[in-house]
Amino acid sequence: MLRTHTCGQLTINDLEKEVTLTGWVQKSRDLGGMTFVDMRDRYGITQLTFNSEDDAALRAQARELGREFVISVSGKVIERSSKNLKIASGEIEIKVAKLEILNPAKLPPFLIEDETDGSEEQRMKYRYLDLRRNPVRNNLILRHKMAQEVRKYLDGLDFIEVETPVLIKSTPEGARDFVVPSRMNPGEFYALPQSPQTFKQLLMVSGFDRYFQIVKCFRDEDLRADRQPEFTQIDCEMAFIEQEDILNVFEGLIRTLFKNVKGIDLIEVPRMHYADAMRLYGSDKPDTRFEMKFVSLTPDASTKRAETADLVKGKGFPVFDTAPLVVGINAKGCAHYTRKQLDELTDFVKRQQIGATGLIYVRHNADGTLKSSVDKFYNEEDLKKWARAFESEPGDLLLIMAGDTDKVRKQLSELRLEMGTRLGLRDKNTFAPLWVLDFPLLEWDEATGRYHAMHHPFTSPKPEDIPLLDINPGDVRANAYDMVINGTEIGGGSIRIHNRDLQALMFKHLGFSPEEAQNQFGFLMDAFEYGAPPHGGIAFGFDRLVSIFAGLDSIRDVIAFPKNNSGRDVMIDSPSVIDQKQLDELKIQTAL
RNA sequence: GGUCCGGUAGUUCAGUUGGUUAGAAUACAUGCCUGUCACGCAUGGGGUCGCGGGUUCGAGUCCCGUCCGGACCGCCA
Repeated sequence: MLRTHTCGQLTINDLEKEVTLTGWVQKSRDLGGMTFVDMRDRYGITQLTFNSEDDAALRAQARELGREFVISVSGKVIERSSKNLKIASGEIEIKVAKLEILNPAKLPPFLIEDETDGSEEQRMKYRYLDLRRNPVRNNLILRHKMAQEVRKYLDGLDFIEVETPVLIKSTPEGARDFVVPSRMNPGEFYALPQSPQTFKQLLMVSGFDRYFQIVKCFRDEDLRADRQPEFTQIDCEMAFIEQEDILNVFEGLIRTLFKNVKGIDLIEVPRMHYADAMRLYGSDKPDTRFEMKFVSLTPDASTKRAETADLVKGKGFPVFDTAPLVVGINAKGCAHYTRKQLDELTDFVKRQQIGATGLIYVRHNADGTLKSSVDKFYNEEDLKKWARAFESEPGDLLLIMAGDTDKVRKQLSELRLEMGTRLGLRDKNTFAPLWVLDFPLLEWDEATGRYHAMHHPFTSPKPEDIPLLDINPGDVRANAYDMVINGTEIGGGSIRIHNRDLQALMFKHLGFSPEEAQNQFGFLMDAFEYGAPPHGGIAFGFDRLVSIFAGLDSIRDVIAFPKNNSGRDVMIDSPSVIDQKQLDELKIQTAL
């Protein structure tokens, strides 16, 4: 060992010890006759002192040290005459007797300090330097702890971690595949797994009963702050269970993580039906840290409740008269919003990304009067009815949108989140987990003119809804569930189909011919004929889970070597062209 | 495929209506300073204003194109 202690280890209890430390020069402070050097390693910072009175030559040597030099020092632990109680080692310092430069360093392109001056671009290009910084390193340590807790919890419940292959087969369902050419099978390609879905189901057929894997998955789609082309899932599957069992086991996992990693006792995770999430929040992943639920002013087809009487039609306002849905939110205490602020909100919803045509407001003034942007069409009595529906009080602001049901819900959902942010209702240290249940099995896709599996094609329909498959496929509910925390989908799963005939029926409804189904998923359907147990599972987005625990918006900060917006690793400069010899071996011709 | 924001010193940024020699902070270098810990003081070096074209007497500034980075929509079963 080149060292006797780390830079985070020595305290006032180690006085007079002769030690050898190694690390990086964080910073040096040169005073008249003496030099202080902060030496850093992953454990902390220890101050070194060099004094001309003791050893002028050694002190001169210390003055030559630059930032990020790797050094080794030997000396005695002494008590500081002026202490720094802000750091753990602040009561002691090392009176250095011997200094050795193990490796000098070029000046780093940005400051390697907690508050760096480096841009995202620079930090990614020199990621190995960025990873020296405490905030980034702490994110990876958090990630490690969470992975350990996951393994411990699942191992304790008899789950077995099994590795599944990375070179598999491309299928048309779902996301775009990354593909890998096969040299030994010219013209043929492997695909990288979007998830180990079929393999974990086969493991259930094999009797493994309880499986998990912390596993890389790959999807060749455009990136976002919370989406990388390769990402990590906590992938789980259980046999001989029903939905309730999955919810209990994995609610337990999340509670254990919050308890053991963050010291938070989570409340029991509430449950919400998909249809209610859409009706009340306009989203299948509502941020339930705050209320601000949707209130409909038109009868809602998805519910038969009496209070959703029509409050807007027939008053001569064409926008509301023609809209299938008129719906709004109550922004508590926002009646004081100025015209400028309201215009800002209108511009917000009219942005191309959201695409609303407009925004109606009603001010519930402090004196109890109501003032709206549609006073021309609605009198005080009409507005009072609206106010009652919104349960608004003096000082509140009602924001109302109208249009096609699905679109307007999505648009208002964005406005709700924006208002939540503006009102400071989305605190990063508050955690609101939620189960969303009973997703639709199928989703109509305009682009291809057929139904798509909302979750994936192996999801089982609710038995009582199976007859609907032939009548109204869009109304069939699935035994599918998502876990949402603070408006982010962090996990999703379903009870699977384990019967060949039902699986074949599903493929038929998804537009597969029997031959296509057999060709692509025959191995799975064949397996179902050899004693497949009832089974189901869930997969968590591990990167997202860690980023939520870390209070970060981007999963890049919890990934050691992430890719940029364009799917590039700017440090190693990938992807890159390969030479003709490699292409020839693979029998690949490029058009470029 | 699309929308928006950005690119000026090693780094982070400012730069007015198009007008003299492009600034600040920080980092770096040199000197002074014996208890600093965001040390202090002084001095200094450091610029293809992303790239190409255009308008103009004159472009960091305006226009067109392009490259790069970021956020988002589409996409992501």
